[in-house]
Amino acid sequence: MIFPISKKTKGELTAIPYTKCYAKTDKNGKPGICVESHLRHTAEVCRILRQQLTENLTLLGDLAIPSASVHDIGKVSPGFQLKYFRDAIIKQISEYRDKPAGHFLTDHAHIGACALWAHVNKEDPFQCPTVAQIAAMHHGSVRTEPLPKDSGELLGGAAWSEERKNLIKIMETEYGRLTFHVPSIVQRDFISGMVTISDWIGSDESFFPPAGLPPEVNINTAAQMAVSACGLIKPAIIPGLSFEEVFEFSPYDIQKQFGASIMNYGKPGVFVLEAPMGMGKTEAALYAAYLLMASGKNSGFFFGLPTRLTSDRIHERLDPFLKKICENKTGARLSHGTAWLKAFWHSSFEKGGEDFKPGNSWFNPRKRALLHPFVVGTVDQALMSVLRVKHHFVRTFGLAGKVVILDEIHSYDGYTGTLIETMASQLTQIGCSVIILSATLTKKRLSAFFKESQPVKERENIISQALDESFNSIDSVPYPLISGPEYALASPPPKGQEYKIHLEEMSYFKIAKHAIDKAIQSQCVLCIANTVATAQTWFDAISAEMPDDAFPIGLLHSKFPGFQRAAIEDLWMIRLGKHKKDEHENLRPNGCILVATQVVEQSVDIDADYLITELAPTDMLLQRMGRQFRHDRKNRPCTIPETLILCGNPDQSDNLDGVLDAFGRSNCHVYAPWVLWRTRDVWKKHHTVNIPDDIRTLLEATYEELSKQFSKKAQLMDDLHSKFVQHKNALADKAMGNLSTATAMPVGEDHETCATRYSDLPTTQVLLVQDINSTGNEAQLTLLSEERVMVNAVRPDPAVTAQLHLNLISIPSWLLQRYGSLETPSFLKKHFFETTPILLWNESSAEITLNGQLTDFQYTNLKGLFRTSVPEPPGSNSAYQEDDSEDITVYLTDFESMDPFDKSKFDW
DNA sequence: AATAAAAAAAAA
Ligand SMILES: [Fe+3]
Ligand SMILES: [Fe+3]
Repeated sequence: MIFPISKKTKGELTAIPYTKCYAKTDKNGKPGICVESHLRHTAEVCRILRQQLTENLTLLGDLAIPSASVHDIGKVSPGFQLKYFRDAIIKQISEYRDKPAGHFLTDHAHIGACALWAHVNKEDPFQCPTVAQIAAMHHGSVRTEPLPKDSGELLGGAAWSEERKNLIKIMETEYGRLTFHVPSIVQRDFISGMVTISDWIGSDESFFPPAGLPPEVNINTAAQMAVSACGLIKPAIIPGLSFEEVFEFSPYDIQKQFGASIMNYGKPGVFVLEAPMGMGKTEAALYAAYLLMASGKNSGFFFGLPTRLTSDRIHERLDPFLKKICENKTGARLSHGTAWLKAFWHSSFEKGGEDFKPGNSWFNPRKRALLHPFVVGTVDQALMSVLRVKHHFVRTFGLAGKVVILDEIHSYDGYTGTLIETMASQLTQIGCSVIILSATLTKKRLSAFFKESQPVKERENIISQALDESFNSIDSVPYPLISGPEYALASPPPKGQEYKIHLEEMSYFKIAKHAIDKAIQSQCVLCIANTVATAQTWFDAISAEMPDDAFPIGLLHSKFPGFQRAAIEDLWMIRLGKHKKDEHENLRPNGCILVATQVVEQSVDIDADYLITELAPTDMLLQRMGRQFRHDRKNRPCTIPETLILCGNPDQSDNLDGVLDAFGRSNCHVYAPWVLWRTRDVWKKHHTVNIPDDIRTLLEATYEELSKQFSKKAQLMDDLHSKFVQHKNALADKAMGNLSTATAMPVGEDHETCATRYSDLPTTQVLLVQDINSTGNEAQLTLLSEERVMVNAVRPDPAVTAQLHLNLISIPSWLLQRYGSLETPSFLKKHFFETTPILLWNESSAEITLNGQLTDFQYTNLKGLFRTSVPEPPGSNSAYQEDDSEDITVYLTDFESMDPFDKSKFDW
């Protein structure tokens, strides 16, 4: 936007003295509190917040108080005053009668920045003082126009400039120098966040009434009460507890070492713990967090996980922990997109279950949740502190000084992974101890967590020095491993488990037969496909071939509505999950088959005997194999876990098409063909594998860059490799471009421009129902679970929203758009932010209607959502005829040849 | 042209 350059009017405008400038309207829209008082309230609140900071943040906190004292200086301006208090202004000075507010600049944040740049003394006149930047951004985002002159007409001329200057000088004498310069953007964001939070609290009329505080109350006391009522006073941690006292069991070596090594390092930093599951990484991290908090080095924690479900689970585990370490029974705050729905799933909440302390409700708005002393949530909540989104710096302030624990780091892709690495290094600048928990990482990814992406060689040296041995070969890097900024520590590995590996190509029919054979031999078989369509085809083939009711079989993937997926997961948790003592042990079936997609790679704690899996990158294969022999169990039907990896042979192909066909076109959309090929080459050499002993070797070998060779295969691989690298770099670049630091000007809402995850196949969520009775603005919906709910275009009903959320499925948008434009029916508008069309399901025919048209989707409770008009996935035509392996599976041929890593696909 | 799973949303 460009401002009109107004001609010089006859004389200078008369300014209203700053003492008569208002900051806020009261409930009736009348002028409320004046600017000067609001500034004092905000500064005093900031002073109280400053007392809550950990020691390493106090210097920055000292700068926030003067910043807060001038944040709304831009309200001393004709534009702002006329916009909100026109009548009162005209009463004071009639010359404003014919001046509309639009004649001036009205954005007080922008005006404030002009004034501060003009009136704050600085060494470098071309550098925008930090306070000015903070004033500019204090409402969440910054305008992109250049700052006009403070004494210019848009801001009311010299007289108004003088008023702002006077108020600035008064505040500066009272609250401290404004001349500081903070070069670190993260540290500036921290101060900004602290100012904005002070502003939010200082603007709360229940603490600071519009009529002003009663004379007997001093501002400092009111601020103290406000901060404490908001629940921002840091809870006292009970010192001196041993690991046993906190968790009621004795620690493994690694659990002792980890916390001790961090305490010994003594400074903020990134600390990585790589260990297999079952070694108690969570407790190791929590105990480290306890030590750091008890010593006062950090205050509070944030525990970040990849999914909402895993966050919920950790959240439940934290209550006993907090009860042990914290005197005043502060519960942990759950923070993710649908955390608020939990209130309607768990009735205990209504009775105040975790709402121990008053003030908890202050944290309800999502942006504030991170300010709570103890937070568990999706990483995404924390990542929004580094993304170019509105109010990102409020989250930065929320995380500052905390122990930030980030779990399951191995599970993120290049986009989110890059964001996490950046955030980790930034957090160390604002007093955080960052704890990274992961299964094995490649040396490259590990090194990336240390000072500006440490060279891999340097990290290797640290590891080898620490272990006092020479580490020339990747084999000898130990696992589990603790890595800190300048140190490394090995820990004795758990006893290894030998796996038998088969790498084969099979038709669907043979796969089904094979699985059935194993199940009949009493084995619990897990089949993991790379795509939903393949999983469904396997499921059909197995159902058709198996003897009636011989053993339980099931299918699990994400194309089920939430309630059904949860039901299937619960059922299989009873069958294959961990059982307490002898309870349920007899529920483990005597042979069974569960067919699934990647949903079981994580967080579903099932234990299989035999695994059949499509070829996937080594990291994923290892995750999938982690589902075998997972629990301690006697009486298994087999002595050793066996894994059958399904994969065609690309080695003889002399062109790209041949290679892609060998891996399966669909698989190449999910995983980069180069990685699949490397994985196959690495795994085909092994008939057995020892886990965890061989993990590092397998992983490093997969991603190792090979020396030049001149065979046809090497050349094809080389092409695929450069595409893989290009794609990886594109993801990283995309992430870097979305950082708040990428441009000086954060703009946009949280979800708009910058996402925490990247997807190149956009999806739309749909609500699946059996019946609708609608009058337009109101409707009665019959859900798949047979429940009936009333929905209404005007009345929100969180309990119903919670129910509806369990009936959603996400579907690629382009598949839905074939049936017309997608819209949320008006009666659902109060329930979903996102566009949410309705799919109408006919139970007896399984058919699905959208926008009144019959679609090619069908749904059943056993198979989930599937398409009927699509040619069945590769190999299915041979599913019911016995083939010799000579007649190899036919892969999709009706697509014209296309490169799955075609540049256009990632030319964002 | 077509692939898993996953997340996201009130201020002063
Ligand atoms: Fe403001
Ligand atoms: Fe304000």
